[in-house]
Amino acid sequence: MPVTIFDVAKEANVSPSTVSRVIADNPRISEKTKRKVREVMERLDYHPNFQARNLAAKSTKTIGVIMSNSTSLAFQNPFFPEVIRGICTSAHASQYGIYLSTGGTEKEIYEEVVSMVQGKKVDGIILLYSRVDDRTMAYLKDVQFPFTMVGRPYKYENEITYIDNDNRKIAHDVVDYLYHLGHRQIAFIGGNLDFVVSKDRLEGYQQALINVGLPYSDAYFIHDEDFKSNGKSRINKLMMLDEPPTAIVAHDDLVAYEIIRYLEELSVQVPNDISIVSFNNHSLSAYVKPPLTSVDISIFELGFEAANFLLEKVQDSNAAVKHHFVPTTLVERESCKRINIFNE
Amino acid sequence: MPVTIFDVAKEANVSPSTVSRVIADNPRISEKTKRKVREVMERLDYHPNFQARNLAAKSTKTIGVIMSNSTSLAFQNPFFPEVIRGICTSAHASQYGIYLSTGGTEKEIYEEVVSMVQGKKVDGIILLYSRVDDRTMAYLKDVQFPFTMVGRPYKYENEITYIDNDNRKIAHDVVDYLYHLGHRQIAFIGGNLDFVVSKDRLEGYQQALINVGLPYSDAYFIHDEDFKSNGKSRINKLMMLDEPPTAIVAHDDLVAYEIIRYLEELSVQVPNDISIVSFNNHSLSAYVKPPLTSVDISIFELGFEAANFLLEKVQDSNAAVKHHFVPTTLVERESCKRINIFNE
DNA sequence: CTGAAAGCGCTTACAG
DNA sequence: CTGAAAGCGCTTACAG
Repeated sequence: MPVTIFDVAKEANVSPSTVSRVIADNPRISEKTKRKVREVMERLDYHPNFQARNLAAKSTKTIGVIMSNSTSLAFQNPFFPEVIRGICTSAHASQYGIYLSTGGTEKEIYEEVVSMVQGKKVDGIILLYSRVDDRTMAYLKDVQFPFTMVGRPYKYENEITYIDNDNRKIAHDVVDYLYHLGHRQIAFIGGNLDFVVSKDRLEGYQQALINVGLPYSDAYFIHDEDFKSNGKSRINKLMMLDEPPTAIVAHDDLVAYEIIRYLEELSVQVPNDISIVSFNNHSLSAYVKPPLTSVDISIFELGFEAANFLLEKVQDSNAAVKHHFVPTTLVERESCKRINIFNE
Repeated sequence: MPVTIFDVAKEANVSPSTVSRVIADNPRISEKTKRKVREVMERLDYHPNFQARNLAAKSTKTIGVIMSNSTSLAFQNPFFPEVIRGICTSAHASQYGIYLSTGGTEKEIYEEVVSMVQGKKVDGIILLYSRVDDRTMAYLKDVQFPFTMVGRPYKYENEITYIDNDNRKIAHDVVDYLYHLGHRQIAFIGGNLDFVVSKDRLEGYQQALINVGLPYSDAYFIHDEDFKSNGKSRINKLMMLDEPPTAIVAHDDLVAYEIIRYLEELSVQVPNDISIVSFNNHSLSAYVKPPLTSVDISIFELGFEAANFLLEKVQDSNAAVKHHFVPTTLVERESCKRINIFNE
């Protein structure tokens, strides 16, 4: 019973083809006809059927957004809404919609992506993560389906369009920052190393140590899983070291606050006894005590540019491969302190 | 060039109709034929085209999720990923996908919903909010399109299927909780009153006051917009009252922490000088100082049940109207303190 | 500038 | 249990 292009055509005394062209605002249709047809469309409250249009035009005007739900929820919390907002802002401007997929396991994600691609559900895909040896990414690359990643790809970096922060650099910068505050014992609490973001930050940390001539020690590095299952005792152990750290770099603000809580139980005060700096700059981090020094990673931008890049590829299948690092800012608050050291 | 039902049919020596029935796992097809056809589908790597299937079958197997982005970002942060996770979990189980829409203005949301409905983009819609006098909701109700709300509707409560917390009750309970700790001066920092959730919580607060025989005073109520533009001076004013509150109920944990910061600047300590309790129980609230007493609203459940209800309606157009309040729990942490009062 | 016709890739009565 | 045919509601060469 819904009103179709035929109803409009009949009412307007034109052919369905003409109505279709009016919808597409085809320049070959006279303004007069357009006006007439539009008036009828309005009057009959006509809305084009997307399924039919997509089938005929072989495009869906929607982009698929894939999130890994293995990324810890903690990380998703602030990230997800912002990145989606960025994507939507760009997609909206080009009249694209968003098809969202949150697989459970990696396998489920893979299968859903395959069915999105093969089933022609979407015109392009944004991967909201970059993991090591990701078959979903490999698949997309193999079949040459338009896609974009938020996160530096682990492999084929030069063949894949992506957007990211320069995580190696920001980790490096953060260590430099602490170094210039006088810190020489700097620990690192990292993220899940299945994700490139975590690898990059660890690498930046290590490289910075080398650059300033500090030794890297495994005793100063706590692993994501380790921290999750055993956080409290790992922090205890860290602080019991002969040379305990005077500063900690944490992978995420949530992790930083968890650390701070454990430190408190040991009567170690931030920033007086130990400095801490982390990444991602959650909305709460400005308010709670101590206000956290954290790297703002411009999540909105990340999503916005990912969508822009994708749309370029969708509209021009041989658009050049692009990378872009969106700028970050170290937001200094009150979790770090300058310390005096004799050798400076 | 994609492989279609015809290619499969030819290869398997059956008709396209039969292939279609095998895809739908129609019981009238013999197991033998099914096996043969499935083997061919596998071999040719056949995947059904969704657009075509949807067009012919007049169903899309996707549900639309509408979020208001006027809800302050603060509120969305923890809410959004969890509620989506709940929706996806349910949708996935029934092989449904998610089409996400985040309009800018209310008008944009309305228009996108109309085009989703009329354009047959989705089989049903979940409104992730309930606002006062919402034309989007009114439209959905008018055209009798299957939809569900996360949030109690402002009007037509008995005609609309929704899921929510019992916000009046939890606000009431929270006031009771403070009352039993000895508090008699209880202030309320509310949310945006365009949303029913805020109205309900305010109402619960007021009702609880009445029930325990405490007066309601406008001086103890700070309005969302007021707080956003003027938070610090409003809190100052509140504390300068002849009878300043001994306890505050805050609309959200983020708001609570902002309040705590302003209080600190006034050298008012939580919980020693003033108690504070809030709603929504963010993931950070367990970690930061002071750990916040907050009502956990079971966000995952909210999303999960909303999707369940919707799917029922989609599959059975005259399914009964349903409401359900998902249970909440007051998570006691360290932001509230018992005080002694003479009249107890 | 406009129309008749074929086609997008499925589903589903209808018939046997 | 299976097939031939019509149809879902559009778009787009092709023709004029």
